[in-house]
Amino acid sequence: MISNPLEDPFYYLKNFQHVLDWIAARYDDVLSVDEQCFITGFAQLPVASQALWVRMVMRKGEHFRASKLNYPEIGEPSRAATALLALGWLDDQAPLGLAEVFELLQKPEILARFSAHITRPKARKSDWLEELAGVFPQQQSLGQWHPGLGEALYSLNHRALCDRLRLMFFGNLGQSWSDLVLADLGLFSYERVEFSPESRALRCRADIEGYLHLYACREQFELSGDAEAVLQQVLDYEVDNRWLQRRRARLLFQLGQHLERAGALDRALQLYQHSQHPDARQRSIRVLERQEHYQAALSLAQVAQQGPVNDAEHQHLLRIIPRLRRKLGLAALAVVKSTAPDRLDLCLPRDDASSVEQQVVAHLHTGQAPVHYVENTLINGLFGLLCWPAIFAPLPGAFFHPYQVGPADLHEDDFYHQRTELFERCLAQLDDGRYRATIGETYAAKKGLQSPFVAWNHLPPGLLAEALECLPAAHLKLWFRRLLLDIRANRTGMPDLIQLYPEQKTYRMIEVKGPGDRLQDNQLRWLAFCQAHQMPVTVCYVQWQEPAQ
DNA sequence: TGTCCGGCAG
DNA sequence: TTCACACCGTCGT
DNA sequence: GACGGTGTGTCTCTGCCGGACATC
Ligand SMILES: [Mn+2]
Ligand SMILES: [Mn+2]
Repeated sequence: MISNPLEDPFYYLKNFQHVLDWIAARYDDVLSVDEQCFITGFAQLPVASQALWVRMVMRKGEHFRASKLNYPEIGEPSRAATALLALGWLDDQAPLGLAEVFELLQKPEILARFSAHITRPKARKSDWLEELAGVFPQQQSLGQWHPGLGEALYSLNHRALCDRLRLMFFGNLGQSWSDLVLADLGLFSYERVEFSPESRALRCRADIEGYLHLYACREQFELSGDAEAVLQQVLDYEVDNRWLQRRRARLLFQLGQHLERAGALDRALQLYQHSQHPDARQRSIRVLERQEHYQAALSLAQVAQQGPVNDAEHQHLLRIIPRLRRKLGLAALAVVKSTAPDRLDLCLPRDDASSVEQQVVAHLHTGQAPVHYVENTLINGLFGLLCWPAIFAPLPGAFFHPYQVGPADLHEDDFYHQRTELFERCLAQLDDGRYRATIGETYAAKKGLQSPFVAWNHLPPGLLAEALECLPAAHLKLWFRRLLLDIRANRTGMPDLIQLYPEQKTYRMIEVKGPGDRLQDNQLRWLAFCQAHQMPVTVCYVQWQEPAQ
């Protein structure tokens, strides 16, 4: 705990300074001149100026009206701003476009200032802006836009620099400054994992810049919806870091999907072919098919069949190859028919108040055989509890700050291989019955801590105890090993419900399908896995008693 | 005047 | 800071 | 049946507030 936010009105400043110190202590060799200047300059500012700066950094946007910077612990914003203006960290004459002015001014203020040009006083703000945009193309300060306003505007420079510092600390831009106070307040707790004092999120300057580059490209794409504009920048970005390679591949894939939807098939294909995303190749095949390049599609599909990246691709190939062969006039191949899973048909009264899954729970639930709506949470949760020490093992590079939900390399191919012995030690407990006690103890000891696998609020103690009674260790082991084979792909698709029979020490899983719903690919794969290992799983098809009106 | 939403604080 | 899933429409056989 | 697009509930808190907008 860095400080008690309940009694220190400057808690946010303490946290920010803590991060600056952290970065200064670990990133000395990669800090740029402007970053070093910022860190040393910040320390020399008056407290009120530091505090105002941090408040503004933590808020959204670039421009802030003085009247919106009311902080009792800071006092008069104009006083606090003085030193920041002198350094050029804040601006009070920033040129604004009309759109920015519209965001800052309230509707009545806009009406008062622009009444001469507003033809429809009852219209929406956005309509006014459209109307006036052509009339007022200029960029000028708020004072020039609205001389009568009589209020200062402070504009934050160096937002990008602060994002860079945030990235260095967290190793991502998804977490933010407020994570620290949320942890202090106990709203989020994180497992404590030892790491060396020199541990840091990013190895080198190039990684920092690379992350920011991809992030900026994604932002531009999402803001503009224009994939063409960023595509070349992403294609040209070369990187040797596997983590950044994955981020690049993912962005290329998403750009490709966008272009594919827009009908730009050639471009989409180009992006898919440059992406290492696990789904990229199957999308390539599909695009070739849509372009009626059946021979090329089939060739690529056959290459894929020699070494599918995962089960999902294999599954996709089983569908697309026969289709392509048909289109090419080739002989049909023998089809391997999979046996249909156990089937249960129900006819229930329609009730729009609750989901179909919950209705099946209500229908099947008995005192002797309780049914729980768990989807992925039960098996993932049990896995997370048994393998807790392996998942949170202090491997070099896996943990580097105290606010991590899981290890940084969780989705790397070699996540398991880097921890083989640790995982085997956990899984071995399934052979001799120790796992029950271990899972129970971990549950008690770690309850509430953030985990990539355990959703505590979906795993009440009663369910855990019952599940441990009813699920055979051999099945747990098979599930966990499957999970470890490909965490990303195999952590989803598990059946909706589980019914436990404590007296018989058995169970069955139930995937619910309402009218019009059908099994998804990942659900089919999970069903096939369960069937292959003689695990009890049923697909429950629900019809409504009264016909839909 | 009521509702809804996004931003903000801790 | 989405993601996993359900639901619905279409196409083609 | 295959496929793709869209909607939904949930995520990582909870409560408060200002402001836009709809409706009357
Ligand atoms: Mn489901
Ligand atoms: Mn279902």
